[in-house]
Amino acid sequence: MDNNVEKSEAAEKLDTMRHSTAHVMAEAIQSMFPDAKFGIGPTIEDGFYYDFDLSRPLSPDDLPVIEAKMKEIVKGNSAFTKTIVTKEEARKIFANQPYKLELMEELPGDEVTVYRQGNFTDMCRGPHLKYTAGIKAFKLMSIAGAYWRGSEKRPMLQRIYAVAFNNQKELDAYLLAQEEIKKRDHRKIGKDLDLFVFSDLIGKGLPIFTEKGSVIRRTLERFVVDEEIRRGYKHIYTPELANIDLYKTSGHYPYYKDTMYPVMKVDEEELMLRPMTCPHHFQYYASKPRSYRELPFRIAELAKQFRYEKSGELTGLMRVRLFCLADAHIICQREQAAGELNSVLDLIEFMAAALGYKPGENYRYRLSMGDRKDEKKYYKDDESWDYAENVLRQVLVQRKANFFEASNEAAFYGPKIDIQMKNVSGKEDTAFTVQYDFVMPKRFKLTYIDKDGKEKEPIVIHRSSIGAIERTMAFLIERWAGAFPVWLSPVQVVVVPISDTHLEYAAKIEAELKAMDVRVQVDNRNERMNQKIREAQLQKIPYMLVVGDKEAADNAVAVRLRSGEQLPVMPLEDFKKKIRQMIDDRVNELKP
RNA sequence: GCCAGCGUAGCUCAGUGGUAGAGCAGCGGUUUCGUAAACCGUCGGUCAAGAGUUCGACUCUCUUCGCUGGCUCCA
Repeated sequence: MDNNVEKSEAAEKLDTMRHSTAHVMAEAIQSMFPDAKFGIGPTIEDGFYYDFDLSRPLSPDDLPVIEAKMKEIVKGNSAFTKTIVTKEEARKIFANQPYKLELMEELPGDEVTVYRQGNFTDMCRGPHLKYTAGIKAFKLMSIAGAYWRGSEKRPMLQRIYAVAFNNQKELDAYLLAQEEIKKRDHRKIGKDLDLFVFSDLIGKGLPIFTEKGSVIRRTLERFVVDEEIRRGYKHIYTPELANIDLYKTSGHYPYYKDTMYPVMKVDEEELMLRPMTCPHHFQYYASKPRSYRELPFRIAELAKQFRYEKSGELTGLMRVRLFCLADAHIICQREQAAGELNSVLDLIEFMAAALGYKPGENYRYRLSMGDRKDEKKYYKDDESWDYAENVLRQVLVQRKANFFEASNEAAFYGPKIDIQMKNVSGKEDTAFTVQYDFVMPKRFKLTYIDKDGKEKEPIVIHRSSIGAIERTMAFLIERWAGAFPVWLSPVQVVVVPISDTHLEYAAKIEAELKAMDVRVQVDNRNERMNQKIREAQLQKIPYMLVVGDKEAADNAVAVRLRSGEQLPVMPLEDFKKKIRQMIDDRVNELKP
C-alpha cells in the first residue's frame, strides 16, 4: 500500500516535471518564433507534447536547435510563478493567443491561473516546478500535424512530441527500449520472415500473404472454424457483393457511406462491396419462419469485408482496406443474451489463450457505451439501451473480468464489449468486439414463433472470436516477435544433414514427418552445417534436427531448439510423438 | 484525406552537381564439414515515376506514386 502511494507521488512529481518541460519548450519556440500561437501542451505517457501555430513548417532539423535553446533556459534557472487573474485580465494578456482565448471562454468561473517563467506566459492549471533547473533529462522526438481540438474542420497545428525522465539513465533506457520495440514491428518481421508483401499494382492496404504467411492464416482459420462449429455455430458463406438496398434497409448506409466503396452499376442493379456481414446473415435467418426452438441461432463466417480507409490510416496488416473477419451473429431471445454473452466471452478467452494472450496483461475489456444525447449517431430507444448496457456490464462483473467503461464508443445499434490489445509501440487497438443489437431485428423484421404461437422479435449479438485475421496476425507477429508457437510456425522442423552422406537419412525423416502433417524441410543446400543452423535460427524455426553418422545409425535425431538449447539425442519415433502432441495441444513452449 | 519526413540492387545501407558502390541473398565452381556466417568467381540498378533548371541531375525545383511518424478514423 505504502509502496503504491509513494509510487503515485513519484509519478505525480514526474508528471509535473514533464509539464514544466512543455512550458520550457514553448518558451524556446516563442524565442524562435515571436509570433507563435500556442495550442495545448499536456503530458502523455513518457513525456509531453505541445501544439503550435507557426509562420513556417518545422522540420526535424529544428528539433536539436529547439532542444539546445531549452537547455539554455533550464540552465538559466528561472522561477515558475503562479498568478490568479480574472478572465478580463487574461483576455488582455492573451490578446494575441486565439487558441488560449477559446479555451478560456469554456472554463467555468471568472478566474484563471497563469504561469510565467522567463518571459513566457501561459494559461495553465499547473502545478509546476519551482525552477526550470528541476528539469533533468528530455529529448524532442518528432514533429506531427494535429488538428486543433482534434477536429478535421479546424486548423492543423504543428505538434512536437517529447519524452522526459528523472535522469539521463532513465532516458537512455527508454530510448534503448524503443529500439527493441522497433525490432518486433510486424512490418519488419513480416519482411524478414517473408510472411506478407504489398504490390503497388494491386494497391495499398491490400496485402499478399506469401506461402509462409498463408500457412499461419490457414492454421488460424481452420482453428476458428473447427472450434466454432464445435460450439454450436452454423458456419456459412455469403456473397461479398450485395445490392445497395441491403445496407439501406439495415440502416448502415448513412453511417458507413464514407467508408464504403462506390456503387457498381450492373444492369438495373446497384451493387456494393460489403463493408460488414450482418445484413447478409440476417437474410439467411429470414429465409424461412423460425421457431423459438431454433434459438439461439448462431451464424458464423470467415467474412471478407471491404472498407475505404483514408490512405494515411493504413498500416501494414494492422489496418487494411480488405480484411477477413471471424464474424458471427447470434440471434436469440432477450432473456438468452446473458448466457450467450458468457459463451462468447468463454470462446474469446479460449482463443486468446491459444494465441498466447493473457487477460489483464495482453488485453483488457472495454465496455463501450453510447451517448444517448447524440441522436444522430445512436438509435433512440432508452429502454433497450438501458437493458443492453446492464446485461453487458453484469456479465463482465460476474466474470470478474478486467474491464473499463468508455462513453460514446458504441455502435449505432447498441453498446458493445471491445477486447483492447496493445500493439508493439504501446498503441491500443480493438482486436475483437462483441456487440448487443436491438435495432437490426426491427429493420429486417426478424421474428421467431414463440411457445405461445405468437411472432416475437429477437435481439442480435454481433461478435468476433479472433477479430480480423489480418490484424490478429499483426498482433501475433508482434506478440511472439516472429517466434511463433509450433502449431502456428510456417516451418516447424528443419532437418540439417551434416554432410551429403546424410541426405538420404534426412529425406527419410522428412518423408515420415510429412506423412504425419508436420511442416518440415530438409536444408540440402551445399552449405556448412553452421550456416544452415544460423539461417534456421534467423527464420525462428522451432526445431532443428541435426543428423550425422551417429543419428543415421541409431534412427535418432539431435534436436536443437530455436532458443539455442540442445536436447539430448532421441529416437526419431520419440520426436515424432512429441512434436505431434505439441502441435495438437497448441503448446506455447518448445520443450516437450 | 491533412501536416512533416523518407524512397539508391531481392534485403541492409554508403555515395550529394561531373557518366553508380559494399555486404548479404541469387547464380557457377571448389569444399563434405557435429550446433549462429567456408572459399573463389559471377549476375544484378533508366538511383520510385514524370517534368523543369543546368554544358551536365541520384544530387537542385515542381508534380505524381509509395512508405514512415502523427492528426482524423478504425476490425
